[in-house]
Amino acid sequence: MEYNFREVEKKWQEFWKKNQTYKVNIDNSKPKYYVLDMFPYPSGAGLHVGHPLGYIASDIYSRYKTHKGFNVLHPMGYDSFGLPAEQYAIQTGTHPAVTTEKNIERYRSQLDNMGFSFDWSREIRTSNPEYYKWTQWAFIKMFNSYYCYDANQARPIEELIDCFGQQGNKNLNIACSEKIIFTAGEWNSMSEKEQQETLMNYRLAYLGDSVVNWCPQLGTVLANDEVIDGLSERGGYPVERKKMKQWSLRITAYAQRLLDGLDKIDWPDPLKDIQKNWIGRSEGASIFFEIKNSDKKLEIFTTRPDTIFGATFMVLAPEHEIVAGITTTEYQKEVEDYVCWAKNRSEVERMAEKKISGQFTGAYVINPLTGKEIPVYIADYVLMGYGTGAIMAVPAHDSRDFAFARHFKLPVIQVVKKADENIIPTEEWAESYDSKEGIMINSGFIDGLNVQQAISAVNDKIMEMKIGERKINYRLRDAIFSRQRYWGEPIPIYYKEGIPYVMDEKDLPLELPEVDKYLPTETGEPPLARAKKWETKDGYKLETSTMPGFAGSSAYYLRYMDPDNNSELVSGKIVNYWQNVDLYMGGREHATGHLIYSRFWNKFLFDLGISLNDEPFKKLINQGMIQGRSNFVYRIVGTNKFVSYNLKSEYEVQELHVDVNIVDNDILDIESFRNWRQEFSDAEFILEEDGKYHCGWEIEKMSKSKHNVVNPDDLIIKYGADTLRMYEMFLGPIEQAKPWDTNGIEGVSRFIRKFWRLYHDENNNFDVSNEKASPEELKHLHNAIKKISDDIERFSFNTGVSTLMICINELGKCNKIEILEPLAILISPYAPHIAEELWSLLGHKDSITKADWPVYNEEYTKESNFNYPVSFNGKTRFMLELPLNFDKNEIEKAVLENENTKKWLDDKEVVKIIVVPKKIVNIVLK
RNA sequence: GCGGAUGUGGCGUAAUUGGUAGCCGCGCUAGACUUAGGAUCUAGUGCCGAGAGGCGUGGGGGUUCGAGUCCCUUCAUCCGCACCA
Repeated sequence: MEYNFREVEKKWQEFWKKNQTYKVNIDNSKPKYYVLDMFPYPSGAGLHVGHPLGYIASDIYSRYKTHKGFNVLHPMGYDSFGLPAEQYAIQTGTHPAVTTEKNIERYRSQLDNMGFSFDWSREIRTSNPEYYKWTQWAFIKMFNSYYCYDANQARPIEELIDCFGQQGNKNLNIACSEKIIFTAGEWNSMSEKEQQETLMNYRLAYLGDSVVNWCPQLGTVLANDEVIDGLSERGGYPVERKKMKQWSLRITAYAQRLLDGLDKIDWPDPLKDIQKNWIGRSEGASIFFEIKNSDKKLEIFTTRPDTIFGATFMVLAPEHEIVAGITTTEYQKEVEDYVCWAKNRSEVERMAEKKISGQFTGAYVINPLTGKEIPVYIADYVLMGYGTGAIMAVPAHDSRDFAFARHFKLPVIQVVKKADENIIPTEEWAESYDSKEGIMINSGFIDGLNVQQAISAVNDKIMEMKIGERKINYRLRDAIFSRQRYWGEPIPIYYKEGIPYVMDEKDLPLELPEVDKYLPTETGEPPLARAKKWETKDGYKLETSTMPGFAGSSAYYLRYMDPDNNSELVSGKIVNYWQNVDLYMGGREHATGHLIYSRFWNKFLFDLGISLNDEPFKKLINQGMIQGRSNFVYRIVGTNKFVSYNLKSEYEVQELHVDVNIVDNDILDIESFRNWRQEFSDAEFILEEDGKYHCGWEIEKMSKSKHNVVNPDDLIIKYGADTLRMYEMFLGPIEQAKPWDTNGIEGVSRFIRKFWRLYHDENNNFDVSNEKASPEELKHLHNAIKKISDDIERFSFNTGVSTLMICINELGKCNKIEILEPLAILISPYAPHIAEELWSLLGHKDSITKADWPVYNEEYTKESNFNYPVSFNGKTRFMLELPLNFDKNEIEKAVLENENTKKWLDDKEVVKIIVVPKKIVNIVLK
């Protein structure tokens, strides 16, 4: 009889549920620790083997921290708004809530099977009105806030209204969509509508015209991070750029804080780099150029003000508002044609063919430093959304400008040269010189300066001339917040005479209405417009778009602290105890989505005084993606004969995916294969010498169509949850992407059974001894305590599993209580069920989670003390006192003459002596 | 183009952070016990070589008594951003 994991796991899962073992409450006598997993979207496919990887790791860490005396908050919930349920609803008419409920049930049972220590009493679901009430509440707060750069925080909009009424907005340093200056008088004479429109320019949640990613197939707009290579992330449909009135969040106001905050948190560097890149800070200058024959000025942004003497033309984005105004009649038609052409080009087209195109407008500007006239072009390589949508082109020192100049045969003037190089005429250049190394030439008053000095000198000059200033630009864009979808949080906005107003907090939640169909209306309005009565109690029309996926997931970690609070997002007392997340576990794919948005959202709540920390997640670990490992069989073309992998070169074969679940260690289960599909029922096989059919394999994405999806439930049935947990950790470093490969799980399964046999006899009777443990046994145990503790602290769970295996191997059949008790605790983060069973067999009434982590005692593991040699990896190691400047050639003599070693070396033949530091000498014996 | 990561046996990996490269596991080989073995146990397993020995951490170079680890260079694979001025 062997370890019956089915019985044991069931028993303890029920025990944990019944006793609410993992429920936590505020406990001021203990330090807190908050471990959070990114909550899943409950999809119809259920969990595959890759999903729990992060959950297992965080569970190990939570259990470890609990043993270490921390009060650990480890909650779980569901990000239950989302597109798949809605699309399923469109196809079948099933309400997304029904689908979602069903999927959640399945997720829950899968998660329960793994033995996680979640406190389920705190479960949240983003689609639950009691939850999304607070998502809507935060939106209202954003609508009622503006961002003040002087205070560097969000402030109530009332403050701004007062200020406008008293002094206008001239001297305010605040975030806005568009710089429009007005006086107090002008403000006071505005109509209600005009005032509201003006305020939109400053609100942190605002309705504005923005160029958005519109996906016609999905019938909705998408955020930048939801568009990949010009296609929608979900579904892969083409996306167009379109100007639409949309709700947006002014995340750009927080750009610098989002950047600075990265230095304060313990996140993986690659992830920080992705965010830095996404925020994209660049320092430069904005400079105004006078337009010839016009009183208007053209503002450009450049990071290379030093090259202004080399500017030979200007380029505007085709959508630039000034274009129509400056175009001369002569070029009007060509310009209009070009603008029209550029507008209709899709993102995909633009990416596919980066063809040089552009059009002269007939207009000229005056270079403020040279006084020269410069022609103005429009071209789609200049983007309206960045900087001012206008550039000064310096073809000699910018590769894009260079390509444009060559294409349109425009002059190229060199203004920077490498210190010790001869000047080659620019006509002969094959490419531009973009480097910031060099000295200025052809540049008037900055000639001879290096680039850095020149940038500074030009900046000073334009300030002095009042034609520009130093400026910092960010690549980050405001987050589009409207989605033309049904299954999301309704936006708590109503319209009165066409003006949007925010709902009163008291009237939240604004619940999702019932609709007859989940499609947009015939007139193209979002699905919410189908609701019978979508209006406030006073009869005002409600906003019909809903919030995007990231809304509900942006502040959920705060809600877990106080999930049932009806009057606040989270109570001050409670957030004061739990603070913020100590460890956040989740995938890197959220770097430019959820992880930016929730940092922003938290900073906003921090400004309101709700969150007590500027950053929500102190430490973050990215678990690596689990890829699929597909298996193949090889059918001889035109037959139903299959040839084994190593013989396939002799035939003309067709490669077919085979279900990995009927393949074991790349050996095909022929019977199962015949039963797998009707068409294979009479398949024949050409086997290899060993009489087996070997399959080929390849690493691919885990997907149904490739038949490489491995379901954790199947593995749990076969091997048990503890084995699966340990095996997923054993697979490799947690942060590394790796293919799933079930080959090898046997080893872990063997280990679990071996562990069981340590304290059971042949008849499966519990068999432990009270005998004192030997020094050797204690040494193995204490080595394990030290190593496993270290490994967990540094999230090296794979080596942790190895250490446990080594320890069990070395203890052989030691069944002494003195060893088994601490061993059970050491193993419990990884394999909680078997550990709990052992703990109870040892006579403990309480759950093993209440046990203290064993204390490492150095005494037991001290190396030899010069007294006897220690065998290590089959070699013998001594410690010797050696003089600091010993002569290498003398070592052998020193070793052989040392009294301690001499008596051990008597009749043994020394093969090699190697000296390593710390006064250790390795002697290899024959 | 810019930014980042990785490269060690047949495979997944380890190496106390500059100190005996290959721990642990898979796979493989041989043996034991078995009616049987996809159970269990024992031994072996980096490569070349009969052996002594030699060679080995993607390639080349360097620093060092000593390099998988540090520096330079190069190749390969993967990921992020991408006409961002």
